[in-house]
Amino acid sequence: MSKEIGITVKKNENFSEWYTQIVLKAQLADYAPVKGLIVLRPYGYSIWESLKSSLDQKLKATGHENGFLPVLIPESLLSKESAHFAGFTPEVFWVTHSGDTEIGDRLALRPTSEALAYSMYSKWIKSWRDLPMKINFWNSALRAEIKATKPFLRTSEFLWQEGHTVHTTKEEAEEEVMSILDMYKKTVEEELAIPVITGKKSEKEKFVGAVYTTTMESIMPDGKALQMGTSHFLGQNFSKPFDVKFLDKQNVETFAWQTSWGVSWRLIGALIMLHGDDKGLVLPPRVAPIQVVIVPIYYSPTDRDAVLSKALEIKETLTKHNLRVHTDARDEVTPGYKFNDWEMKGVPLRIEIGPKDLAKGKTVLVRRDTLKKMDLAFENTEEGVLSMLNEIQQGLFESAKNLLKEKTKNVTDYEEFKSEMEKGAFLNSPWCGETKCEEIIKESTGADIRVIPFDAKNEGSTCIVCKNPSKTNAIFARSY
RNA sequence: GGGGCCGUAGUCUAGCUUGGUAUGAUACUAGCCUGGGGUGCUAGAGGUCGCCGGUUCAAGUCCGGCCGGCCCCA
Repeated sequence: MSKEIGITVKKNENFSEWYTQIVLKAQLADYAPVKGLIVLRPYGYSIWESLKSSLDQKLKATGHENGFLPVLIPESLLSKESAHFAGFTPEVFWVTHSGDTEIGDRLALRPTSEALAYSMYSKWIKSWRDLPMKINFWNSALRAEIKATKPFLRTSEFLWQEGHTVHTTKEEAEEEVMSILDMYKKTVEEELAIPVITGKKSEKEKFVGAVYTTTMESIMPDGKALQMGTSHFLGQNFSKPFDVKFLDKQNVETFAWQTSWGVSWRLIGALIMLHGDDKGLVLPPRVAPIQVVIVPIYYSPTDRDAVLSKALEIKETLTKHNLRVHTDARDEVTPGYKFNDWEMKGVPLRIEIGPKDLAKGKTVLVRRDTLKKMDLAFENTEEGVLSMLNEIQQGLFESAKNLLKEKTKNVTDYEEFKSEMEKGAFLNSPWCGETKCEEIIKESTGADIRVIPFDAKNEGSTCIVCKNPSKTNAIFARSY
């Protein structure tokens, strides 16, 4: 009778609906009054905070500093780099009035901050001694989504970080691009338990204005690709229009070499899709707002006191290990209700403790990923919980890796390519390097080049489309 | 980009064809009962029927526009 409380559709029957229900019912986010905008609720924001803190530490450890940029950018400034402007303008929100007065140079709500950041950088940078400049900005960006909005995956405003660095040499800038991508990969794989394929974007898919874009891509259970983060080598494409230059050691005025990079709350979307199941969210312990929930079970007031005091004792023990533990002492709902509730919210471990357990000197430990129960003696609580959390983190990563392996296929025949693409997959196929062939594939299958892996082979075969000699293999897929 | 569907209490929903200010469940509050997987009883409180306009004596219901949401296909 309480079927409506939980997730009412199965993940493999209606994936899209399943996803929407999890976002709303696990209280990660809710819809704002404006189309395409969402409100992040505390439970969802807490996941973002975990991710943010992990990445922020790594950035600071590698010499990056945080700053803050305003949200409004004058059109005259945004349009200075023409390809960049042309690429973003269809989805820019414009502020045209202040009060009743029309603004002559209308203001863009930042779709990304290259233009603004670099106009500032040109003021701050005079000498080679000012470099490298490595500033990161935790903020939000706005890009109007007309249709097909989806919480976390496609929203008109999203939380992200955007890093903008300036270097004296091309080599140093390119090193930065790679080191950031590695940092992203490490964070996503270790914290979110999501394996990614790293490589370059094709010319067609690269960031508008960049020399090249590196990316990490992952596959979702429905076979569609999700871009998890990008790191761009901008060369001198922005330093020239925005006048970011310095006097080098030989007293020669030189345009700087730049990079920009970002990851967004899209990662939360990936997390939901990859690890969740028919009962709801499944969170990797590293980013779970609550890692262990204790559900006390009791019949009488006497039992209640005894059970609760033991529950608090366990909580204190675990908190000492910096674990995030919650005791669910609500009297108004039954234990069964609590079990389902916390499973929907994806808490990795549950400890059940009742009078029977007290008598036997143990608790019941239930893991969210497998739903398996085991007895855990009081004296083994700490090591049992710690090792189980570790096991869950590893287990989730392993099963996500298996999914990626399962859905990645080597295909050299175009007919096979088309039929495999219908099923949803990462297709590793030879490509001649021409945009025209990408366009043909996009037209006939809806897929594009997600990534040209760094370790891509070129087996001397022929392009999947035009049959001309291939330049490299690339990963093709449909995407979010 | 194309096509369907939907909006009534916190949530889910009946009523709409054949106009007369609204049904039930759940959640909520109080008191009981119960408690190892969403299970009970009694009472109470909870509503601009998405918004704006039109038709009408009368609109949740009919008509138009707008806003918002979902799903499917590319």
